[in-house]
Amino acid sequence: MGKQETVFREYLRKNGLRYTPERKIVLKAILSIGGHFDVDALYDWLKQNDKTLSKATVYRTMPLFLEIGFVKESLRSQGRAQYELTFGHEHHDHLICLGCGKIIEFKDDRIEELQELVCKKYEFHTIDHRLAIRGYCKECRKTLQ
Amino acid sequence: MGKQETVFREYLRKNGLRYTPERKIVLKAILSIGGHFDVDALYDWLKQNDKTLSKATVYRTMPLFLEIGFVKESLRSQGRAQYELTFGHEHHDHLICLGCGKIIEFKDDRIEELQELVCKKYEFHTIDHRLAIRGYCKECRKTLQ
DNA sequence: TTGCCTGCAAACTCTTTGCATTTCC
DNA sequence: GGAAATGCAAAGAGTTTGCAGGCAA
Repeated sequence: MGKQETVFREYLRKNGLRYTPERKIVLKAILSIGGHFDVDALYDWLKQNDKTLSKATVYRTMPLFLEIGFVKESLRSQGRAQYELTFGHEHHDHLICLGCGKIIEFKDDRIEELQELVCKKYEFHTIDHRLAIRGYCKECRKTLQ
Repeated sequence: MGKQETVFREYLRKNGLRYTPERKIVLKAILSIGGHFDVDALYDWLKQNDKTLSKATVYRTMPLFLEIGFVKESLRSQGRAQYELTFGHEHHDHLICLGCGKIIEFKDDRIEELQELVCKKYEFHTIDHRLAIRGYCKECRKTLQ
């Protein structure tokens, strides 16, 4: 039993919730997929692993992972909720390619510091932030020419 | 006839589209509202100004303003498309208050420069970017205590 | 006159919810 | 045994689309 499973189980127990086979398989799925995904991708993963759940269950499971902090809501694309595994994944920002959809992750400490300064200036208490740069990646730039 | 109207009209003409009373009033609405808005806010503004249009028309008008660059898609909130007037509105980023929903605009040239450096590093061609910092504003911090 | 636009309603997509049944503890 | 979870289907939001009639050019 992985560390995440222990944490999840403990979280459920404390809140009077149950560790069901469905929740177990969804946990396994988000850890396997890693990175970014949406509900459909999760649902498909489950189907391909012979553990088809109803979408309702998948939707009902996500808030648990959000609250426990295993996952966070990422950038919404075309009205679809996107999630991102945070477990063992330190904060980062995104370059989103409009050509191929690829997401490149990066982190720049100086940008982070400057953001803190901005917040200080406005006496704003930060919970989180998202920086997304949209454009065309190296490969797609070649194709476009 | 304002400059925007001329530009819009010319854009429509060039594309074999028509300058209808509905499009005229929607243009007036987005200029009057200014800043950030969603389709509902736009629809309500129209209703309050005795120019009720069908939502379909409002939805069909937005892509025109997007393409012409009068407006850009802003951060999605709870699955609703948000727009932002860009006309006469230079680029800026956002502090979003989770308490009262207020949006504070800011711009930091050093952050912008660092973003450019990141893109250069990945040979990424930027189209645009969004930086949103979520948290609690000065006023809401007081209330929370 | 031509064919783009509009309003209406129906369709669509993503997400949530009510309910009967099952299942964990 | 009793509360909580599941699957199903229906309901809800927000957005898009097909169609018949209306109107700009």
